[in-house]
Amino acid sequence: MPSFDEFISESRIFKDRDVLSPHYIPDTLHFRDHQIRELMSSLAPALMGKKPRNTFIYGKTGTGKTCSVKQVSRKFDEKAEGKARIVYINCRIHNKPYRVMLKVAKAVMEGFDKQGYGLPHIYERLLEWAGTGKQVLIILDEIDMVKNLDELLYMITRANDELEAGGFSVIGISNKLLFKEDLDPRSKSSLYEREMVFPPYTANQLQKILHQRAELGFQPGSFTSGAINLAGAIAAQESGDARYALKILSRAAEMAEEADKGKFTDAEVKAARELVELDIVREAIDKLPENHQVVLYAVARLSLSGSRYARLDDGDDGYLFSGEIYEEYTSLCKKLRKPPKTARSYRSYLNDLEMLGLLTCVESGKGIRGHTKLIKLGHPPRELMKIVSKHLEE
DNA sequence: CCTCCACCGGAAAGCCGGGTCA
DNA sequence: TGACCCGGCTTTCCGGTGGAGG
Repeated sequence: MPSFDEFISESRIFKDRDVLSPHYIPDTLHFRDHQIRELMSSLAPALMGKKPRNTFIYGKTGTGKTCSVKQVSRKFDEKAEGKARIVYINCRIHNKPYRVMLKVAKAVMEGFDKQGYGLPHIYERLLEWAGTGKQVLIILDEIDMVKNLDELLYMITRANDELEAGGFSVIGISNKLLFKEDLDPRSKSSLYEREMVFPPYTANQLQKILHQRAELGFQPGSFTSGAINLAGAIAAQESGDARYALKILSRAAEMAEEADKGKFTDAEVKAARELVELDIVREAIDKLPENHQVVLYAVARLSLSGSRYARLDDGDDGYLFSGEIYEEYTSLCKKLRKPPKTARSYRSYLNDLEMLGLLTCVESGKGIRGHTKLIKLGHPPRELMKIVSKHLEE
């Protein structure tokens, strides 16, 4: 008779998987002292009943923006004692003024959980609430995802003008430097009262961070110091992204575990890197709506079945013509018994796919009649087709 | 030099599914 | 139940754009 102990036995590698997850917030955040202090000084006025300045935080992915802000807001909550509230909002989910305000209202006022109220009603209720002298800090993570951000920021400034006491302030977080360009000048100046930058981590810093997590997350003796340093070096070379570094580490650990080894080394880390690259592509594709996937598949098919290619001046070649991809897309749709979307929609899909780095587009230049886009795949076509087709079969 | 090509992408309006309130 | 509200996704409309062709 087998014993359950066999299956619930402790992992030889993992001690605490949560520590390796990107959502984990360590007690001490290395190399962010300066930013954390600055942020705290920025928010401190709210604890004395005054309105803090709006703050904009910029930094690439995996530079500890969200982590630092969350840590600071924890500390803030401990001190606030009902005088002030801090609300964290992920704008990927709450990406419209209405949704943001609704989320704020729900977080701040007990019993406010009905949808279906109009924005003006929510606004009035929030004004009444804050008007009793309370400070509301709204953290907008991935603020560039908010549509009509101008409207939202304007609403907040207007609220502050109407209030005798209390107020609203915004802490915006983004990894896009260019996004402020298409902001209304008035919103720009209000959002950028204070600006903070989170630089990418260097190899040394990443290595120290990874060591810290490894001590907490892995069993003692289950990893070599060299493996950790290698993971840090790879990630630093790519982008200085701590999240990416952690992914490599987790993957390497999983590989060792599956191979029933007691520890992981440089070899596992090197192999894990490849897997993580594919993981990232797969995650991006999984979240894609159906039509985007079909377009991606069309591009992959054409880049295999050597149709017409364009060559650029700098010698870069293998670009496909937008018009031909659209034809391929429509015929694929017919095979799948789905009505194809218009060319205008197709153009938006292309742009979305480019944003995600799944393909590259360039404007056509000399040698090509008319004016069009030339498109190339960002990843090996066979891998992409495998991933997409799995999804398209329902 | 003018016109045509083969597209581009913004704005606005329409449709749909999911929700609330009285 | 009907009148609203919201967000997401489309389609329609339409004014560009830069090189090729004549």
